[in-house]
Amino acid sequence: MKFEPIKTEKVYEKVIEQIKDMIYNGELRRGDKLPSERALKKQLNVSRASIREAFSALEMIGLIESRPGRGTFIKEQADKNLLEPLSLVLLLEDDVASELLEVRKVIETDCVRMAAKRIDDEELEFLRSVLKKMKSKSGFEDESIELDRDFHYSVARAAKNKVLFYLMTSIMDAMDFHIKYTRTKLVSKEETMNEFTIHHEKIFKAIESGDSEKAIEEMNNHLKYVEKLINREIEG
Amino acid sequence: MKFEPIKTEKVYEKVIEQIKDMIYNGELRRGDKLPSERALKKQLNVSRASIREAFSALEMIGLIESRPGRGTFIKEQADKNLLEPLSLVLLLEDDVASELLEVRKVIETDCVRMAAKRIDDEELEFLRSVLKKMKSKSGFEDESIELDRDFHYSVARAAKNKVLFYLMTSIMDAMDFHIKYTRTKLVSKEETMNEFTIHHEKIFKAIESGDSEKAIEEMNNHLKYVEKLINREIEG
DNA sequence: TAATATATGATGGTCTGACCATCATCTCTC
DNA sequence: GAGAGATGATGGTCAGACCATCATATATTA
Repeated sequence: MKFEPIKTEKVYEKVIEQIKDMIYNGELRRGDKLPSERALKKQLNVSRASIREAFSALEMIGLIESRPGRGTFIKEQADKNLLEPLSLVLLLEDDVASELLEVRKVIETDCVRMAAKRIDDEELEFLRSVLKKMKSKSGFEDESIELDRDFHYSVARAAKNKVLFYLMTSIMDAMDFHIKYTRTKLVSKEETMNEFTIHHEKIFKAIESGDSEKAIEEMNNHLKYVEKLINREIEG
Repeated sequence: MKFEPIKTEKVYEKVIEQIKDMIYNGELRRGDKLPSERALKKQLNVSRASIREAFSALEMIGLIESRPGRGTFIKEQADKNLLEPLSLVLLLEDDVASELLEVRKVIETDCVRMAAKRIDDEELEFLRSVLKKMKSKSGFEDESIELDRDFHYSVARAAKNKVLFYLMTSIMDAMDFHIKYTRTKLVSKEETMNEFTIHHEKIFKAIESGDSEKAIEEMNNHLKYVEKLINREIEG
């Protein structure tokens, strides 16, 4: 005998299901306005509370956005921290920092390989400008972190694969969350930043010349260096 | 002049923030019971509706689980479809199927490389049993899909990196969602399944002998084959 | 006494109705 | 015609109610 598990789907889950379907069918697109909560309440014959529970869940994952007085809309652009949920769940895992770094290594290796093949002039120019700023302004914590992030994100973007880009940014975010204190300490050292800048330049040169293998090598060097610093910081 | 954006954080977001902090501080762990909605309502001095909006969001991302009559708990095990949110947001993107496949290729390549180095006897035995079943039972749609999934998931698990495993399963889920009809068609052909089984065996042998390079090669062959099938199916 | 049946209370799930702040729009006034 | 003010729609929040489910305590029964 085989019993089917009885799933008592909650009302707000059914609401989500319907919205999901509408997106899947193309009835809802980026920037579209959803019916108002009160309108949906009538259409779906449920309470406004259930609608709002569905909306808050969808807002959390970055699919929709509610603007008071205006309405609720499908997000125009996916957030950077699209996978903040992932970071949260990772909080429950032990020993996740080292795993994150390992994943970042493999993902970013892929990014840089693809970027070397696919980057266009505009993105090259942007990377160049980031590098320039890095060289001139070493020292200020916040800005240094921003520039470092810019560099790596831009490389990921140049890989021309949105899914990979999402993953990459999410991993970075999750790492930041897990080692935030460590990271700040690291990047605030001028010596470290100088070393970073040298690495970044090497990576950039390899990408610029379309040399995937070289780019991978330089990226691996860089990330090994990062790993070493993090471990030294954590353990010592 | 630089203005700070005024963020009017909603109540339910503040609730989430507090729970997040408690997890970060280790006050909440796997399986722990959260205070009841009515208790939280008093403690945080907000309405039950706001608590429930927060909970539904956290439940959506797989962090908590509400059991009627019992209470609300931090999830014991992270769901497989941890990144269903990702799948949803990807629905808004165009041309995402090919990108997903590309990402799956790079992720799974990494998985198989690491698996070849880290797999233990138990997992080897499980993979063996999956292969055995595949050989004996080719034909039934649902079961074939299950076995295929089992194989790839097990390889990912053997890589001994939970984050990578989450990503891998999520990519697979997202792919399934985007090409579900195609997938069913593919796997239902006996010829395809036989080919798959041969590929899987080669991959398994490479992993078994700890040969990363060989494993990567065989996995790439397999995924190229999959890609070819999908494109043929999609394009006509 | 021990097993069973029942009642109680706590919990999540849902609904209703209300009030507020924000925003777009219409309308009135000058 | 331009600006000011009123109006209505919208999301944000709250309070209170009722239900089904479940664990526990209590009462009943063998």
